[in-house]
Amino acid sequence: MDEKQKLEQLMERYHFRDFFSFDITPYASLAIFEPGKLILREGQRVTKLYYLVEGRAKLFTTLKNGRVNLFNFYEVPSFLGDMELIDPDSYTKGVRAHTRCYCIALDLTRCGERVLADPKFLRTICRYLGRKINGNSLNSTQNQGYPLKYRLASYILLTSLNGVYNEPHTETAEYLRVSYRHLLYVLAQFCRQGLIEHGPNGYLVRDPDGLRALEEEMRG
Amino acid sequence: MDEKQKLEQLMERYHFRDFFSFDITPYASLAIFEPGKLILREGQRVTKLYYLVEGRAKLFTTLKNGRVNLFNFYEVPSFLGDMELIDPDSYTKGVRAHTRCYCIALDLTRCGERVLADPKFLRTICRYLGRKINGNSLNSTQNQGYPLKYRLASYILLTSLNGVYNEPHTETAEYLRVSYRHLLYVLAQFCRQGLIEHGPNGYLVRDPDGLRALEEEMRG
DNA sequence: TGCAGAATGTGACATATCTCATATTATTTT
DNA sequence: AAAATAATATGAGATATGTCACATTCTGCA
Repeated sequence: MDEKQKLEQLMERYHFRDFFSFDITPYASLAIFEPGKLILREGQRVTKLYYLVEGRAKLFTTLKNGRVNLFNFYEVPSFLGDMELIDPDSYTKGVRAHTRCYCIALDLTRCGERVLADPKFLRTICRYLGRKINGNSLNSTQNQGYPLKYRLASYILLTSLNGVYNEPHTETAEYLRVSYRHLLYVLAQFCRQGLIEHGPNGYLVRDPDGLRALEEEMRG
Repeated sequence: MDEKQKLEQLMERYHFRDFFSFDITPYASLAIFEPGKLILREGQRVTKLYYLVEGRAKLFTTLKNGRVNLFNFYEVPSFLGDMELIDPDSYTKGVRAHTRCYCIALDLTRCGERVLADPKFLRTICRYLGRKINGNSLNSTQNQGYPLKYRLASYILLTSLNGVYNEPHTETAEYLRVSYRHLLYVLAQFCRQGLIEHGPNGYLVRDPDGLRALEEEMRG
């Protein structure tokens, strides 16, 4: 299947054309990002609006000391660059592909003004942001307050690729709001329980069902 | 000063007319809510959009068992009922005045369709929601991870009226995501330290500067 | 090559927070 | 008024998490 067909398929699947009161087709293209590639560059003006339709991406900023501050994960479907579009003064956070990402891309240099004047599109964004607020508050509500054990199980499942968890501990510790020390304690505990195994290229996920059971205990 | 003048003054202060591409004046009125009064009724269709310009309000839902689930505080300026306007299917959360609240009210039965078709207004709401998302994530980022001591100090300052803190402990404990037991521990500790004093009608704020010092330690 | 700074690991101990048990008042319901 | 229910309180002991001190890689860079 060539790119044109793939784009068509994805626009269909997510009813992307229904977001606009005019034909968006001429402005839309397919963008593919391999794992680890930058989708949005930090602090830089955004010229494309992306709609993430396959894959998972990370939202982050970089601190002065070079440390990465992980904010959140984008799941499908999500707009990337929406904040910058509607609020050009805001600081652009970085977005990096975690798995391979497929995005429907809008060239804002050509249709930026038009979409910003389109009530149908603006209502779509409003609804999207509104639901994100509810989702966020639900999410942080649920995550917060549970012991690390449960949140880490969920995080390992979220971030592991091909059965291997290999995120930098400093980043994970910050994201999950626990001390580096405690993170290692719980990782060691998971190893002892046979949930994961400490290999040379990260931690091997030995018992995904066990991890899922922990995750369930938290969410349900 | 009569209501009309007050409304005029508040519209000026917050540049309320600039949110719209048409003259909103004929649809706007002033709404005043005394402390404890309901501003938005839970689960009920919203017929007015409020813009909170003075006072502080609580966003909540009520669980089946009657317990109140406090979600957040609205500070000025904030839209109330914006979610329901842009996403009519969403469940309406309750909003209750904490202090006396002044709101600019829009009668949606008369101008609902018109504002939803106004790109200028929709961009305003988008920007507002976008900033709220950033603010929320910043807020929950900051609050989370700090020991209760600091968060409670901040919460007491936020909710105390006339130097008296008198929120129900169950509600506070849930909102701050700690056990009831631990909340009482820390309150007792505050009493011992002379920060607050346990009177018959709630806790008297004895040393607001001491509480502020704790709050500062967390935020900055 | 070698050094400086990260990232990784581990131990000992302190603190924050939770769970459970149990009493005592308020408040609501019958 | 009695009974049921929720809110307030307090203690004891368990668990989760943090702080500090330190050793060991790894990695970019002079």
